[in-house]
Amino acid sequence: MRTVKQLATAAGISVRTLHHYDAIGLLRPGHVGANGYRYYGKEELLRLQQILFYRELGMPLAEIGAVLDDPAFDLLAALRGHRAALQGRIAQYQGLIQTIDRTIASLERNETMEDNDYYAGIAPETRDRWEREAEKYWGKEAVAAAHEKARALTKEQVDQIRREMEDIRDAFARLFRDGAAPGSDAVQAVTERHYRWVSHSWTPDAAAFAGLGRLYVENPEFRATYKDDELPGCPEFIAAAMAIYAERSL
Amino acid sequence: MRTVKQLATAAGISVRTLHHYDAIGLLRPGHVGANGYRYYGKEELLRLQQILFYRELGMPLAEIGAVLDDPAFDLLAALRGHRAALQGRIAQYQGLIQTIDRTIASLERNETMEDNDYYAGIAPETRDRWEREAEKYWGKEAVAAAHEKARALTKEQVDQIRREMEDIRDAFARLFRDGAAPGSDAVQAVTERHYRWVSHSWTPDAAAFAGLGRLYVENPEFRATYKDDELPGCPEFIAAAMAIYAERSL
DNA sequence: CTTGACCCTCACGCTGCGTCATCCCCGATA
DNA sequence: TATCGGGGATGACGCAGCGTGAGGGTCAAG
Repeated sequence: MRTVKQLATAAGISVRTLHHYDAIGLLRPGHVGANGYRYYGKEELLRLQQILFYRELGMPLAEIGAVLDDPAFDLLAALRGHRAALQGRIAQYQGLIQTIDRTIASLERNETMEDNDYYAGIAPETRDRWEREAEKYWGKEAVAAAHEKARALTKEQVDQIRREMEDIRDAFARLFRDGAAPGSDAVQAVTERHYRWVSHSWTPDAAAFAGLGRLYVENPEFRATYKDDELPGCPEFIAAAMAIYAERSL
Repeated sequence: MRTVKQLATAAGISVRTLHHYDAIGLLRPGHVGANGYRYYGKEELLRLQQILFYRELGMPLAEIGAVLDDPAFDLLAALRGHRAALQGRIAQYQGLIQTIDRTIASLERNETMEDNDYYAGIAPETRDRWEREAEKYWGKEAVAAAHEKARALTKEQVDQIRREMEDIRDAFARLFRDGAAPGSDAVQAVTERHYRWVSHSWTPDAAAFAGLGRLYVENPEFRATYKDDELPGCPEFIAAAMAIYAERSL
């Protein structure tokens, strides 16, 4: 039977940690004296070893409790999940290190941060986030298919499509500035052009097209693309037009 | 001039985050209406972009504030520090992934965790921690030098040294069990053997030898080595003997 | 004048303990 | 036996960065 301090120093943790584990029910003392002293025996020592093992792996304490107390707990799945999470973290950190290196390099070239294009600096991460967003809205296969289709185009075709997009965007902006209603014929006509433009890479159904509108509102990159700077509210306007188009025509 | 929600969606963050940044003084609105509404202009937008840039890099908000407001702040050093920290994290996570893989493998071989040698599983990390501890006590060069010296020995010599260590440890244990005083001649004689044993790889001065004693008390691995299990308090006993020896004889 | 969408200010919650503050308990020494 | 030092115990706040209501004004549109 060990007291808190004995167990703590033997395990390389603090007394406070043992108190905490007792408080959250993760490791209760085997015996409590009449004076309130906690005493830990062999069994608790073993349990503590297991706790510290999983803690080393970065597992949250609540989950550790489940591992140890719930025989139905799927430990294998949990470990695999942690593995994946750690790998994700590693990838993320590697990206950040690259960004830091670029920033350091530009600083060493005596560029002021004001001259710097922050956006260019974080482009890769931003793009990734974009894609994750898009996947969240429509699922992975759809996004992957769109990429496939896009890869098959020539440079001229790509430029063509980009110009068309800018045209549509400007048309939306003009109509919005002039106070047109999202449901008006003029706006709906542009919306149809937009729908056909989107269809270059992907043919959305009504729900997906309305979802695309939501994305324009909620996603900052899209907001910028759709002139939220000069015309605050423009993305919402476009999204409304798209929702109406989806309901009426798709 | 944008309201909180406008700026928040444009930047891809939450309104709450803007409130928070205002509360901690990281990003104050350019203007506050009579009704208490926050309004952000172009300048604040730019500042927010910088804030988010550094936040992406995992920099704490307080540090970001320093970067932006204190012209004397050494940004380059901070970035290099972050880089190093991230790399450390990556290395740590890679180690954890290996441990997880070993654990998963042993689980798939249908071994129960009870059969498992936890210690073997985390040996590499533990050893690293050990070394870091040791370095904390005596500095890097000293530890490195000890390793050099150790590498130059033959296998027989190593075995010899190990046996000597076990002898000393057992002698200490017997004396402790029999209630000898740390300052007694018998105990001090063993302590001198111990001092000479340590000198195989390294010659500590008085402070360092006493520090080694502290390490025996504070470090769980050393505690285990010095029989804390069978004879609770034995490490403290040895440490006391070492402190006395250091004071009297070194 | 009424919605509905925003705005505000508290204020607790989450993670895993570190760090006092305050008080009780026990063995050893004077 | 009084005392003293080294534990032991229980709160309770703090930290980082917001998420998430609760409860209550504000504003533009219909």
